[in-house]
Parts: sequence; structure tokens; C-alpha cells
Amino acid sequence: MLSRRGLVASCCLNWGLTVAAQYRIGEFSELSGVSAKTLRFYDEIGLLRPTAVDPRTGYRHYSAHQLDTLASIVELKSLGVSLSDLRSFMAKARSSNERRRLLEEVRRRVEESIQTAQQSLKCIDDALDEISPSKRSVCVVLKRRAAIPVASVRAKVDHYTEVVRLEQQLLETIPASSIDKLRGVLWHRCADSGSLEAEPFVRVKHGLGPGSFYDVKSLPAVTLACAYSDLDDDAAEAAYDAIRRWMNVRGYVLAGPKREIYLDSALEIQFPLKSA
Amino acid sequence: MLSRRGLVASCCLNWGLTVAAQYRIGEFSELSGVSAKTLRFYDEIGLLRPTAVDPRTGYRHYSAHQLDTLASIVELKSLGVSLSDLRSFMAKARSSNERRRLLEEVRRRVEESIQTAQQSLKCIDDALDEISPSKRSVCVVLKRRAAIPVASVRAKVDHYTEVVRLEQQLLETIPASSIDKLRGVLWHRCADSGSLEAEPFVRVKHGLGPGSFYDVKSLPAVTLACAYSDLDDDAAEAAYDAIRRWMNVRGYVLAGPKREIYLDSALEIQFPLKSA
DNA sequence: ACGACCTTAACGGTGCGTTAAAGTTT
DNA sequence: CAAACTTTAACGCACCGTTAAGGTCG
Repeated sequence: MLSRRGLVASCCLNWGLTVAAQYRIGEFSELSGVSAKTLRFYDEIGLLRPTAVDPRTGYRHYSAHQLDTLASIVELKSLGVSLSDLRSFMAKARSSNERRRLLEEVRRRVEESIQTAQQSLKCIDDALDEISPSKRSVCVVLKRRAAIPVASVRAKVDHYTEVVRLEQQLLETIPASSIDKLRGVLWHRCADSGSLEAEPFVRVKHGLGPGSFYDVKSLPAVTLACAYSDLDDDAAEAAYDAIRRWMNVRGYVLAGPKREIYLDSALEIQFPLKSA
Repeated sequence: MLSRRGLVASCCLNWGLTVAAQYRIGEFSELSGVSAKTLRFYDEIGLLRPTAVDPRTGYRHYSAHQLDTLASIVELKSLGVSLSDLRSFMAKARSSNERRRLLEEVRRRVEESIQTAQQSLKCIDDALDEISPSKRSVCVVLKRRAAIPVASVRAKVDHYTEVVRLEQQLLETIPASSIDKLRGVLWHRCADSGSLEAEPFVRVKHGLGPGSFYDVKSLPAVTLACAYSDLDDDAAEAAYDAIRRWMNVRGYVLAGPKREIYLDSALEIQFPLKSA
């Protein structure tokens, strides 16, 4: 094996490169492959300061050694490290331990982003599956809802029409001044469980005392999967199905009674969620 | 199975919701889970215009129907569709075909991002592997280089020291006015192949005619994997190793003679690349 | 009249690219 | 002197969050 011992140094010495070369921004940009604008920006934010700045002209001067520094900046940036993180990292000693910690953190972030991207893929495929030229596709969204003060009547019913009667009575019983626009029904048991249990509710202003006919309570704060449908039962059924599929794909399970909210010309269907 | 036929409509009719409700921005924001500021922004960029705006007060009014529109915006946005893409999509008919095309494009983009993220993971793991408390880790970067006009001498040599002599002769032969700071060596054959073939070169200004001792030609434009080392041979070897590993992990192969560039107090080592 | 709503306007953050106007070097 | 370099300053992109200052509604 041929030894190259001393080659590098001798070459350079032979060529008479005795003065430490300083590169102006253009040449340094060309050598490093990083644009001059980016170099100025890195200077500005304190990420890579030139070794010298001519006080008269303001010209920046970089040293060959900084090409290596810049290379490590470029490498870490390409792995997704933010410039501010990079700045604190470069400011430190940059020991191999520091570097390891940084890379491990980046690794975690990248893995996380892969997870969410793969989840997105599943969601997209589900959405593609659900498309059919005949029916309008139902969009499901996730929402957080704070607790809602309500007056309600809960009852087992034999038929849906009884729910309508309950709603009417509820509305008539509560002082109009306490009533708010928001109203709907909690479904404790639906048709698919064989029996029906519903709880019509109206949002009320705080301070309304309990009545003989209705309870005053608070719908708990929840995370909801929501979909909108027109005011006909087929559309509502389609929305229910869409939400169930949506939850399935994302691994959510039901965490309480479903809610139907009456909007003026539409119906909002809400499934309280918990994950896993 | 109990039928809910007509339930929804009857409930709403019973409650006397005859006028199409208009929501002000605050309520609409609460219902949709999208902040008022975002709603104003969507209005501004023409993504979701309120159904009505009071000409006197400027108050925005939204309809219940727009909750569904907004839901589909939120859904697609969460899948990574940009707002400008969404705007053009929402402006169109929004047929199931259009929706399919959009989702398929998003799918492609997400898949691509997963690929690059997985590649990043491999790179991070490689970088972590390479860390050792004793040695400083070498950073490798990718660069594009345009063609470079050079004068050079290519020769098979038996020993590295001969290269040094060639370099000296090259420098002495060329008129000083044509020489540029950039210089180095192309390695056509390295020690590991059993014999050595080198080609010292100097960048020259265009217009220099060929000489008897040297050739005038052009180093081709290439993509390079580059690393920097100090001017000692151990450091240079470490850099060579680092680049080889780097190329391996990323599936690149060598596409021409390696280049060594002499900087004043450092050495830049460049491997021309092609993928696969 | 008071508070809870609404409006527009403007800045901030990320990571620079892109002119523009003016001074420096070769 | 002109070309090629450099400087600072300012706007632009994407997607809003966040004050600030000031009208409106109940």
C-alpha cells in the first residue's frame, strides 16, 4: 500500500500559500454552494459570522475553515433542524455528546412526522374509497368543545315521535329569557341497540334554577367528531355512517352519548371521542 | 328496526325555525371550531366568503350551510392541501371527479414526503453511528458545480511525491496572469487500486492557449459529495471514508475522478456522483 | 351606559429569494 | 471608465396569532 504521508501539507507549502486566505462573500458562496443572501442572513441571525468585516466598506471575509462549519450547518439543516436550534447548537462547544443529543431529537421528530404522514395516507385512502359519483361525500372534522350549561329531559322512548313531544314540552316549560339558540338531542341509546333513550336539551344562561320538568346540568367538555347533514333522514344516516368510518380509520372510540345539534337549515351530528 | 323517518324535519319545524339563521363571526367560529381571525383571513383570500356582509357595519354573516363547506376545507387542509389550491378547488364545481383528482395528488405528495423522511432517518442513523467521542465527525454536503476551465497535467506516478513535482512544474509553466486561486488534483487512480494516476490542475481564465507541458480543458459540470479536512493525511483519510459511507447510505455511486481542492488552510475532497 | 361583540390595520415568525439604490474593487 | 463585485434596506411568500384603536349590539 502506497503511503500518502505528508503529501497534502507538502503540496500546499510548495504552492506558497502562506497567508491564510480570506474569501469575499461571492467566492465563499461559490465554494460552499450556499447563496450570498443566505450567508448574509446567517450572519445577521448570528448563525455564521464572517471571521472579519472590513470596517470601512462593510465587506465580509470568510476563512477556509468556515467551509467546514458551514457544511455542518447545511447537513443538520437538511435533516430538519431549525436555524434557531442550530444557532444555539453552534454557539455551544459542539461536543460529540451535544451532537448526539441533537440528532436523537431530530430523529424523534422525523419519526413522528412519518407516523402522521402514514396516518394521513390512511385517511386519504379512506376518503378516496368513500367517493362515489352519486352521493355527495360527507366531511368529518374534529372539534374541541367546552362544557355547555343546558336544561334537558332524559327519557326512554318507544318511538321517535315521542322525542319531538319532549322537545316541545322542554321549550315551553323554560322561561324564554333563559333560552339560547343552541339546542339538540343527546342519544343515549339508538335504534341499533334495540331500544331508544334520548335527552333533548337547550343551552341556558347560567343562573337558571332546576325546574320540575327538566334538569339543569352541564354537557361535559369533549372532543368531537362532527359531520353536517341536510334535514332529511337519509342524509343524516349517511353522516352517521361517515363518522363511524372516520373514527374507525383513525382508531377512535365513542366516549359518551352522540349529540345532534339543530342548526336552522342543517343538522350537526357529533360523536364524543376518546382515542384507542 | 325503528324508523326515524321524518324525525329531523319535524323537530326543526316544531321548533319554529323558519327563518334561515345567519351567524355572526363569533358564533360561527364557535360552531365550526375555526377562529374568527382565520375566518376573516379566508374571507380576505376568497376561500370562504360570508353569505352576507352588512354594508353599514361591515359585520360578516355566515349560514349554517357554510359549516359543511368549511368542514371540507378543514379536512382537505389537514391533509396538506395549500390554501391557494383549496381556493381553486372550492371555486370549481367540486364534483366527485375533481375531488378524486385532488386527493390523488395529495396522496402522491404525502407518499413522497414519507420517502424523503425515511431517507432522512437513514441519514440520521448513519450520522449517529459515525459519532465517536474521540474523533471529530466529518460533515458531507452535496453541491452542484458548473464546468471549470483548467490547465492540467495527467500522469501515472509511482509515488505521491511525483505529484508534488508535477504541480510545481504546472504552476511555473503557465503565465501568472492566467492563473486563478482555484487549484487541486484529479485522482484517476488512487492507492487502493494498486497504481496511481493523478492530474494536477489550476483554474485558468478563458482564452489561454494550450501549452506544450499542460493541457487546457474543462472539468465537467457535476454533482459532488464534498467534505473538508485539515492539511494532514489522517484527516484526509477520515474525510474519504466519511464520503464513501455517505454515498453508500444514500445510494450514490462515483461518476468520475475524485477531486482534491487546495484551500489555504484546508483541503476539500470532492467525489463526483451519479445516483443508483 | 357598559360589556361583549364586531371592524380594519399592522406587526411577528420561518428562511430566505428578489429587486433596488448606492458604494468598492479590478 | 466600465464591469463585476459588494453593501443595506425593503418587500414577498404561507398562514394565520396577536395586539391596538375604534365602531356596534343588547
